[in-house]
Amino acid sequence: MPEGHTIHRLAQDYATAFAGTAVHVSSPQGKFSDAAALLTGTELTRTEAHGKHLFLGFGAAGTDWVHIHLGLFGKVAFGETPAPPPTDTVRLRLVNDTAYVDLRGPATCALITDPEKQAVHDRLGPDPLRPPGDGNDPRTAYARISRSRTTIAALLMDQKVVAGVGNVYRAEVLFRHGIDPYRPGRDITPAEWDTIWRDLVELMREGVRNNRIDTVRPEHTPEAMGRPPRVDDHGGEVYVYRRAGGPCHLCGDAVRTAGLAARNLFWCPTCQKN
DNA sequence: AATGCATGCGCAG
DNA sequence: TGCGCCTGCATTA
Repeated sequence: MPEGHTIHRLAQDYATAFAGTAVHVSSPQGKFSDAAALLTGTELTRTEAHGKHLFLGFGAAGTDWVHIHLGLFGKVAFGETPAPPPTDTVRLRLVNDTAYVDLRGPATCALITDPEKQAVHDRLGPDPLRPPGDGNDPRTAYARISRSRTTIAALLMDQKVVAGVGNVYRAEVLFRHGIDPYRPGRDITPAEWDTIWRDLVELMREGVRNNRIDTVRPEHTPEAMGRPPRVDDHGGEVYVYRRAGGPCHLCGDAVRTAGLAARNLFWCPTCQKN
């Protein structure tokens, strides 16, 4: 279930389980067999995430990278050895003495070089989860947003503008700041963008920590508001994402949904009028 | 058993 | 703007 927080968490988890160890690499499903044969027995040296892209660095030189993008359906499952027999959809399996990890259904799983990796970074915007400065500056995003007639909802999902935000964080961060998702980017003020960015940094860091998306402020939890506890479909606690027709947790009006660039947008028309 | 849907994205037109 | 692709799961029949 991949937005940027998932990928950064995976980078950590792959490193924790495998970094510094020689790894047996295989592709039971077959589509990555040639690369797996080249890599098997070498060391996983480092891992990195940028937006929704994950990079696994192999070999002492660290110049062979496995580039992974989960797409909509990709899943990763870790476990302890002995690894069970892989099912036939496992694209990539890593195994060392203590752990195994299976990758299924990725949109991308390819062996790439340093320059190819750099090209991926070059076409991605700043990532709230990457360290600030050094080419990761929210002002780069604002330069695009402030020039664009496209809606802020669409811009937030554009990985060239901001890397790592997906459909959940998009909906939730706009709700948290009362911003109408259809507002053109050029009408977003510098102060608003600053607030949105800093909120994304906080929310997504918490997402990495907890491995799920929670966006509801403490004062708005069901307990704080004297309401029965609730469980959102996707595992975290949110204001509007996938709650179409349900009551807004703040004003009680019906949460709305509409298609926007082939995705479902969710928002509260009353709380998000600005 | 068949269908629909999903936290994504690139491509054709 | 719509389509296809990767997979698994819940829902419908």
